[in-house]
Amino acid sequence: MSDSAVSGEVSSESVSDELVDDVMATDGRVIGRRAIQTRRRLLDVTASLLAERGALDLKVIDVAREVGASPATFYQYFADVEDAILALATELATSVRPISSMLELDWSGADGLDRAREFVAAYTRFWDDNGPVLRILMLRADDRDDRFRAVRREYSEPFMAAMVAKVRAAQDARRLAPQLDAEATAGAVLAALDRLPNYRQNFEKRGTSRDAMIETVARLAHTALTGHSLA
Amino acid sequence: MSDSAVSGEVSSESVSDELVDDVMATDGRVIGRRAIQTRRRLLDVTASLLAERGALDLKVIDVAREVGASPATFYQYFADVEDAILALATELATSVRPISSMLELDWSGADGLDRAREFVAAYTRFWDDNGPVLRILMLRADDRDDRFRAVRREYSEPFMAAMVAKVRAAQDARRLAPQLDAEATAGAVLAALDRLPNYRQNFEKRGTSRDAMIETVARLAHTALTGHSLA
DNA sequence: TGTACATCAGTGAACGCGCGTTCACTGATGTAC
DNA sequence: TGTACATCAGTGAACGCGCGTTCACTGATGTAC
Repeated sequence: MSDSAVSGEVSSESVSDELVDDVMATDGRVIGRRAIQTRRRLLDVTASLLAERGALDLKVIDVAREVGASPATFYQYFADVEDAILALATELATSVRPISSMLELDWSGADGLDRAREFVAAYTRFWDDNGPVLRILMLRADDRDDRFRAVRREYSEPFMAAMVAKVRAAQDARRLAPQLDAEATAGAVLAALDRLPNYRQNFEKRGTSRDAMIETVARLAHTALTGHSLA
Repeated sequence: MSDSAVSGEVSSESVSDELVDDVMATDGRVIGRRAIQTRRRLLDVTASLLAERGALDLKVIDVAREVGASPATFYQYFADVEDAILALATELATSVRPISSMLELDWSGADGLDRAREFVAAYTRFWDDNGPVLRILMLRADDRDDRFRAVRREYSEPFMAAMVAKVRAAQDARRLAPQLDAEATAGAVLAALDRLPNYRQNFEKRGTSRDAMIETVARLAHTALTGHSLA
């Protein structure tokens, strides 16, 4: 029984299969319909309490109470609160895929900026919807938690791969300098995308609207990944 | 007695004064030399334990033990662990100043890229030295803790102001499109600077060296803030 | 320079809360015939 | 279609740990004369 099975998810190598039926209890048994619903409600409440109060005081007891279940029920599905958050993060690594797929479109043509804009808007929206879980994912990964690191890698990988490809293509076309490291360039763009939504409220106080932010980041990303001018 | 006085720091409006002597105990008394030393050791140990174990299990008891003091001593200077971390973060807002000052140099000339590189290198080094505290600062601010938000604003403000000025100048010179929001552009550059150091280990595994990362970010920042080509 | 007193700084030991966690159990659902 | 049994799912109540926090106290330092 691998460590990650405790979280009720299959190992990271095969998460892509979306085997919702293979969800397990903490003792390793595969669970049925009713139990899957309970587990889902526990996850949903975990996510909403995370948004309400932050990760600091998120207690098993509160999650259970909110679901209307005994704390013992929680432990049937998760080893602890972190484990539940990890499961939520793993789900996001899957549900973000349609957005990373948007990067498969070519940005080097006339409508490149439009496509960049659509992408940035979609990604910003994803952060709006999932900020609390994403923030914990990033934090725990930064803090060297190997399980969260694996999930973050899985989450970021499609973005990185697609962006690296764009940079290499632009370098081949002599639009981007060879001194740029393709990985680092992609990382910088992703870093801005992952960090900026957290500054949103500050910006809005200063009069920078959400749309202005998206427009700006789209232009910057478009330039960083294709070499087109910012003028 | 304002809230922030508890942390042993003066209020954020006048932190710039560096009034190390005005440090107070939790009961509001101004404290003497010996006590200032004790407080410093408590802060230093807090920072090092933060680096070792992360914020999750940082206990007052451990900090005290490591300093060789009673837990009661800790409470003479800080309301709790968060309060000590806030004090550390406040110190960083001051000690980062020399780096934000580097942004006062003009980047639009021939040596602009060199200056960008020096700046990025210095800032990356600052993250190397203070990552654990900076990460908590960013996290708590993201989590809407008002005290940490105030410190983050104080920390970021000089960077933002200097970068915004660069963007505006480049816009006036028609090197950057007017559609770029100056604040958002500065924010995106700062976001990449603040986030990328956390990806470092991942990059190094993939063969992207520290220097390559600095070179790349410097070029991207230089372009975003001056409009010079990336080719 | 020495003594007496005031204030500063630090502490040991204990209390008690709050939560994590478990276990023996009950109730619900599924299935064989 | 009904009955008996097996397994799944959920629970109440309690234990106990670990830590935060405090208080009455001791020891250290400073100062007045």
